[in-house]
Amino acid sequence: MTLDLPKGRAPSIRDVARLAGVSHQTVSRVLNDHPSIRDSTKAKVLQVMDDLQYRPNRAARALSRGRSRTIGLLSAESAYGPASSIAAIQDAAQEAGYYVNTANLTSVDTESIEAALEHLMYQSVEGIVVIAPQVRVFDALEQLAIDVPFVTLQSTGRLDNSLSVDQMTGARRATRHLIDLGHRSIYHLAGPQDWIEAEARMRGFLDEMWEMDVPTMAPILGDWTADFGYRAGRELLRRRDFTAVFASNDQMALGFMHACREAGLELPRDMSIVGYDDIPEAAHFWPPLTTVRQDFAELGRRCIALLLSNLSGGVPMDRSDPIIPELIVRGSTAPPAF
Amino acid sequence: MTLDLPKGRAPSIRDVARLAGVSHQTVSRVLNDHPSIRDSTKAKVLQVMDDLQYRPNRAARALSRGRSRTIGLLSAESAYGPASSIAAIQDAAQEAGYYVNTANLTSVDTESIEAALEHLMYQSVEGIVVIAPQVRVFDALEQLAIDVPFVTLQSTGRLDNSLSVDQMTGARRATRHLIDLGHRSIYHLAGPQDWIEAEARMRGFLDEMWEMDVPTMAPILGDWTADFGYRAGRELLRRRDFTAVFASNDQMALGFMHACREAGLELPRDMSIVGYDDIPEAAHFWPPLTTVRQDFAELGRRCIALLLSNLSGGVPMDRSDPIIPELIVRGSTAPPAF
DNA sequence: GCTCGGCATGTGCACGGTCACAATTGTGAA
DNA sequence: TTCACAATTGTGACCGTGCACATGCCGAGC
Repeated sequence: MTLDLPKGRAPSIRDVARLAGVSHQTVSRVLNDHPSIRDSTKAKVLQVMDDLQYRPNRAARALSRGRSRTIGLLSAESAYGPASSIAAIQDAAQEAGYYVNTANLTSVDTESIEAALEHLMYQSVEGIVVIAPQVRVFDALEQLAIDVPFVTLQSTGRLDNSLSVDQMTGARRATRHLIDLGHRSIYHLAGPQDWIEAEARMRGFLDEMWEMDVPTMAPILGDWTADFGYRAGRELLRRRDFTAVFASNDQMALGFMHACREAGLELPRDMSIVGYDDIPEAAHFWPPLTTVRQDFAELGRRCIALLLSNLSGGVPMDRSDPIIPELIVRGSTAPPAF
Repeated sequence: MTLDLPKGRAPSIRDVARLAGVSHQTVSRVLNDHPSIRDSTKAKVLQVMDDLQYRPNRAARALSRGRSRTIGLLSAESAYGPASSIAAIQDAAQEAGYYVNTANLTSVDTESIEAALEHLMYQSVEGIVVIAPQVRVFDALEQLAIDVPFVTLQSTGRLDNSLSVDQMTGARRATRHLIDLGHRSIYHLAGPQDWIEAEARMRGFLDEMWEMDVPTMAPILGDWTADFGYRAGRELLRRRDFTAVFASNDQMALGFMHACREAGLELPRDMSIVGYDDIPEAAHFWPPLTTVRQDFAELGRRCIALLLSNLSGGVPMDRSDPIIPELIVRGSTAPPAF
């Protein structure tokens, strides 16, 4: 059988239909797994599709269905968090049949956020996942009068919803670990406060300190980078009135360790340090970093699950058990040396 | 003037046209900056667009133009390279009016690569940027009989084209640095050999060693991860027949440093280490890592520029001056102690 | 006055799918 | 045989935009 090749352009549903001797609608039904199609017909159509190397045209689909099946990912290119969380989000979305379009923030000011959101909206994304200073993103969304469901990596749909990852508990465990070792003067290197998870970790730290009746020092507000951890360390270490630090992510912890060694401290004898995230490198810091591990894959999956449940309309997801982060004790913590 | 609101759905160019008292085609011309439109008409249309919060429908555009304006990014979620290179690619694409769709590889086997490519092709991407084992990706592309222009992060369109970043020179500089310090037994922790840049770095290492007449030891083929660097270190350090290591990325260097300290070596006295990439954390390793810095932003821009020039058909890009990576000397290298 | 050409705008259709609905075929019971 | 009804397939319109082409307008040159 000679095939009537469609000239230059990619084969369409009608080309397939013609060659298979059916209507274009039947081909469409095969594509969408419509139940009532005779097996023989289906097989014939599939055969032709294969012969023609047919691929459905996404734009046409999106146009006629009125749905783009695309999710926007708004991400601050800061050194924040391990890339694996982003990967997990993409994988989860892909598995659910969605595509992910990413917009990066060159800086985290409001203007840049608005530009990135605009870019996403122009792609008709159905929902947005935010890995960025959430509070400002909320503002920008309102500013732009955009109404798209969105979720942030660690929190649920709307600001006041409960967190699906228990950042507070993670932070409390880290803090408790230091207190149990005997530390009584502990600094907290926090993340930027318009990141919801940074704020949650800080609250966890403060709550635990309060409950354990340990006097609290004001947290240092950082920017997630190792550089900041280093600079903060140099500053803090002028007065050695503390014996431990809980950093809100591993990068800041690394920078802080750097400052410690430059100041001649021996770790962990002279200073205990706990990080957060357990990035793959953390186990190879010197000393290996005690930190709080999050299941980023699970995180990404739930993040997408939540967004999709928002998308599909009603049913608020059963946000079952929150993910409880796990404390990984390594070599960077020890009892204080007196 | 009362506006006839379009009922439920988003406003289309016809809605805009009706309210502005022009034809839909005129609106389309405004959208596409057509030269011959009276200023007053244009202003009127823009006004209505603003009132209606009109946004062009991407799917319809893609359909009618036959172009998706989307680039696929195929990325191995390995710990490879700094996230900033990905960000740079996305920024550059965005600036050029393209959208970026990312597909992650869950593993780097051929099957997974094919699945990811399929996913990208279903989005009708016009081109693909590859940050993954390029050789296998080539295979998969052929296997799938897909013909889309693509570029890899560090190399140009087709396998035998010249590299736009001179990985060889970067590697040679790193190697030369160690030789100049007096090292004569140097190991190389290479990246997976189906990554073009890993192979180029290895070649740079071998060439420099050869030219400087230093006896060469067989490179160790790694997987970019810190864990691998650590394991390789434990293995290598059983026989202490070398005084320096050049790792093909910073993560492996970090892992190797970890192994060194566990073996009781003092750095850099007993062992010199050079990395590659200069990730933001490298300056805070202990000791701070001597490494090779690449301009990732420039890299991303060129990468996209090259892809776009491939897309627009003929003109092969003038691949002007290749980016020459820069050696950043920090504390992890020193003359060998005899 | 008339033709010509360039600017500004309008008309109708194509793009490749999906949807609503109609038409046809097949099946079993009356 | 005939009819009701389900299963299967076909028909035509429609989604929102851009393209090719047609049209109307206006001033220049004869």
